[in-house]
Amino acid sequence: MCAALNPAHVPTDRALARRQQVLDAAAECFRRRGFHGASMAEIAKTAGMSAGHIYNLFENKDDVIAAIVERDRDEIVRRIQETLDGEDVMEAMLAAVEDSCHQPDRDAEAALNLEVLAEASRNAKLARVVVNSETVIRRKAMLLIQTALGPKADRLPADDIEARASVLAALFNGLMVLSVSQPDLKQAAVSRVMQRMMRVLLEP
Amino acid sequence: MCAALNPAHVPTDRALARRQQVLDAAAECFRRRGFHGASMAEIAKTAGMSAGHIYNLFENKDDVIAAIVERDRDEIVRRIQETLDGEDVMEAMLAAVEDSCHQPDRDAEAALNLEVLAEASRNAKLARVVVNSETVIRRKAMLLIQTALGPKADRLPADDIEARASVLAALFNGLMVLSVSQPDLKQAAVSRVMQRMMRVLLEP
Amino acid sequence: MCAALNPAHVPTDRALARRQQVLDAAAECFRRRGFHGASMAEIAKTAGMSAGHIYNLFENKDDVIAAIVERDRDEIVRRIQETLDGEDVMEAMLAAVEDSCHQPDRDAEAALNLEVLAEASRNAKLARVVVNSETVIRRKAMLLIQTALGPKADRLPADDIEARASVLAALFNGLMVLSVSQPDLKQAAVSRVMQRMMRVLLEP
Amino acid sequence: MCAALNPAHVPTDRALARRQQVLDAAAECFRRRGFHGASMAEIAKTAGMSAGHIYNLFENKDDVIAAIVERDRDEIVRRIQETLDGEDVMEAMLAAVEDSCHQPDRDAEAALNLEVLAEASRNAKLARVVVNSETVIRRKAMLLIQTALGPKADRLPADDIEARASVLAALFNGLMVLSVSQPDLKQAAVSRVMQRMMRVLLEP
DNA sequence: GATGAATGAGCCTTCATTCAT
DNA sequence: AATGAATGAAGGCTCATTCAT
Repeated sequence: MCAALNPAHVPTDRALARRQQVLDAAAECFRRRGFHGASMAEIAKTAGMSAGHIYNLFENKDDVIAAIVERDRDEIVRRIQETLDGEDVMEAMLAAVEDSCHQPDRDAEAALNLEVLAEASRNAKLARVVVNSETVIRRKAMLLIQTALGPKADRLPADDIEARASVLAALFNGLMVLSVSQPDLKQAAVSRVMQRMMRVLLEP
Repeated sequence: MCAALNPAHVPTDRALARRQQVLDAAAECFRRRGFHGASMAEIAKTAGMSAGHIYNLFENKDDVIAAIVERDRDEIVRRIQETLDGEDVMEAMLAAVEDSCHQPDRDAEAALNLEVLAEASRNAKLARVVVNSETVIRRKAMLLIQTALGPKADRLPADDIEARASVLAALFNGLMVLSVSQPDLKQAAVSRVMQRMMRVLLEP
Repeated sequence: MCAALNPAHVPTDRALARRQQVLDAAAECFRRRGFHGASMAEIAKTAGMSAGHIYNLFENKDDVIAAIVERDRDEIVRRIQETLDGEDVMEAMLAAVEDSCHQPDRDAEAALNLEVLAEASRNAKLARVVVNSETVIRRKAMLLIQTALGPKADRLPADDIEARASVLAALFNGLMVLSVSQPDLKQAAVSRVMQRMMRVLLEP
Repeated sequence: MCAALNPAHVPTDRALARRQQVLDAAAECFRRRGFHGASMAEIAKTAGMSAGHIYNLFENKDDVIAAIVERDRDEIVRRIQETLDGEDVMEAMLAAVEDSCHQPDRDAEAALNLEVLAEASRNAKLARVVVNSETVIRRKAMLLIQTALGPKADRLPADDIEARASVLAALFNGLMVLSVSQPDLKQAAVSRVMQRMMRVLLEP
């Protein structure tokens, strides 16, 4: 409220709330129209503010999508932690696979993620954010894999655990791609095969 | 040679060659700058012709990327056929996985594929082309899987074979995503885990 | 003044003034170069603003010419009303005919009107605007004709009054065409014949 | 056939026939899409020849529309001559008015004529062609008016006859404009009023 | 904090016209 | 005579971004 109490660049609570509004709006617009297809004007309208004001909250359009990536990362990390906190990790992962195959709004998620990845493959700044996010997620996933493996995990080299985490990510990302390339997926059968993969990945 | 045998819309050899020029140029530009980032002017310049002339060869920009997708599909189908024609399918697939993990220009490939998928997730016409292409590829991949499974394949339901093909595609696509999200991939270790997945997929 | 009283799409005074600037500029450019010949860039430059900004004030180029048509309509209706408010309608109409034959900038007017009509004959949206405008004008002209006819007007069928209004419009429009097809018009003689027509039209 | 027998610039019969093909095609295209809306490619296709070849028959696009104007002029002159050759000029003119009000493809004719006039109002070369055509037509129409007036015509000044011809043209052109600005014209009533005008014009 | 007017660069696409064959 | 490949200029329109208020 008072500038003197609020050193430069430290956003106020109000600003943080406004940022969330923008991120919600932007995520929706990017999903619907893609990163390039969604205009700042459209995002602003969806967020209920003027286009100009977004530039008080974010550096530019890239900065907005970067913030979305980071928010998504936090959500994923939170979900992995939940799994870790649960009783049966393997059970939870199989359920996650099942979910991923069936959830009906996979397409919208996929659209946004693909947009981010495509953009990241030629936007260095966004690439950095994506890589960092994935690193954080992978580290968390490694914990999960070790938990699933149980005591035997200790006998495996660290590289092997990390590789399993990478392939775990690849499987989920591959599933995401399928939602575009094969919209009429035989969900039940694919879910079964995917669960098979998951078991192999989480067992020594 | 004879006009009567060459109805209006059958492209001449020259036109076909020019189309290839455009596709080569466009693939390169899309890789470098993305679908929206690459301008028709840039593509034309790369292809060594005027921007206007591209519109004598293709309906519009979408048509260009669609043709790229179809050309890539043919190349993939050709490679699968080669594998089928070879001696040991399993061996070939493990080598393909190994290759996929190491090949240094994975990034460029990935950039283009992600661009296509992202665009397809909100461009109905391109989506149709992508889905059709993937269907053709999947059908071919099912043959490959059946060959790998050998006589036991007959005991498995068709849906299971198709699901394996879907997951096969997911694995390769997931690997492609990794080239963006994890550029410092531990290639050797990942290759090992991926090969493990492949074996499970191709054995009953 | 109060935002609550000024919903999103109600243009501000400033916006209205800017729109007038654009209409003035566009009318001039259309006259000089025709609807297709005049570029938005040229209009923008003439109006003293950027081309992009015109699209904050108008939907597109069609919308600009439609607005011109509506503004012209209002001006014509106003002039008819003035005539109705005057003492001697017949006298005023004869003077209007005289004016139409002599006024030296008839050509510029004609160029714009012909442009509008030509465009309207194959642009459905503009056609609707033109037809509506002409309907409003004709209704007003019918009042004028009834006034000129005096009490005897009541004995005439409504269709006859409307037909006279239509022919009245046809005469003025025909005169406009002459300014293109016969620039060396014998103005005095034509004026005399036209006034004859007018008298026939306005007398029972 | 043999160039030696065919001095420069004198078109062969074949060339004349090809020109007619182009004019037919162009008239149709201009009617449908307007002068600017119709592309040379479209005209060529409609005429059943290549776009390039049109440039062997006509100087450019303007030249094509100019030729259409001249062909139309000849047709109109021919029709006036027919009327002159008939028994009762007045009767014929009243019938012509009736026709003009009812003929259902008035719109297509109007579209083309308006296009020509609009273009002529800012294309000097086409303007010259239009003005010349109208002059020829008017001269012919003056004959017609004198015939209708009978012996009393001799007492009228030449300017008066010409002015009547001008207004005659204005009436028909005005009717043409109505087909755009008032498509739901009350044809019967308008026809009656128009015939009244015609009678006044053709009687002393 | 918040607005929205304003810009200017750039993009896809079209088209009249030319020219080698 | 005839084709159609090829060009290059231009045009309508969009949009991220800035800035005065």
